[in-house]
Amino acid sequence: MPRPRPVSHRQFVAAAKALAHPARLRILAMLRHAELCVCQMSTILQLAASTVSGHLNDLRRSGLVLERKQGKLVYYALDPESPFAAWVAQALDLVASDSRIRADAAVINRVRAVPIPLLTRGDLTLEAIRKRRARRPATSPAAPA
Amino acid sequence: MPRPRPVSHRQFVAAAKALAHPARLRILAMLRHAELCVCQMSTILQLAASTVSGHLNDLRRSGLVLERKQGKLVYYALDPESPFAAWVAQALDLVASDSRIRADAAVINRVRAVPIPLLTRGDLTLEAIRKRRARRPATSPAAPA
DNA sequence: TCCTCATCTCGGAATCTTCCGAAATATACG
DNA sequence: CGTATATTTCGGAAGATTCCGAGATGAGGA
Repeated sequence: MPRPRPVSHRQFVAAAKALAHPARLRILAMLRHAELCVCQMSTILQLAASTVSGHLNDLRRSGLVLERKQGKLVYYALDPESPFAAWVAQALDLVASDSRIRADAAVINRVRAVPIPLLTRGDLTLEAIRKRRARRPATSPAAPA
Repeated sequence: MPRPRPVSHRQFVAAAKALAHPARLRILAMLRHAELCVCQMSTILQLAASTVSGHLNDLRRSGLVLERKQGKLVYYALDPESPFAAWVAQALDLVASDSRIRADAAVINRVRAVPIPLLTRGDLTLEAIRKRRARRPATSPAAPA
């Protein structure tokens, strides 16, 4: 177990601010399960892509996540080298049983199975999902045949 | 070592917000060394008592500190039973080597040696201290004879 | 090249935070 | 009881945060 590097109290305050918002906390909790791109998180959080992008910028600037560009997509992941990695992990353990956090985790694999173009077409707003479910009792949101 | 209790993500965000401010972080770091009253922290932080009282209210409502009234004074201490206690301790370890945090720790015992009435009379602003030091080369700020 | 699409940046509105001083509260002490 | 003092609460000003949509950017694909 690597001893955590010391940080300035300014750096620390920035990191704590990053954790101190429901959307950013949910993002970090999701990234524990899988690397995700902006549009996937935007779908799960039900927030505009520009909003999610802003949150991810905060998380990156405070040293909590890393980005990896792949074609048009930008994938984000927890930074295991961050001086805050162990502290963030402990935080995520504390909230792991929260219902919202668990619900997000349960949805991640389903969303990852959806082709990206479908995610950004408003097909996955809550209303759209409910409508489809009313018509087709199929469980999987992927593979629209 | 007691297993930390799970908390809701709302409770957690409140606790993270509490850590996410320089003054509140410094307060928590000071309380690791000693129980302190509002006017002592107000002196060290160089902030109005009403401001410090507000920060302490935040810390108390998010479950990080306890208060103990003793006469006119209200002493605050870290809550060792808080579900966040271990997480906060880890945070304070991360910033323990920060210069501001160390400077605060170095001043605590001196301030505790000063009688309370002297603290709230503006005798301990930075300028007042420098003036006294120029006149009297004595090291102790207490016992004004 | 031209178009599409995922992401980012910018501008602005609504809300929240932070700080102080003044007034209110609470506890001692004469 | 009246005064003194430590703390809290209130009001308001200054600044920060959060969110979205419109437009800019950049990587592919037709």
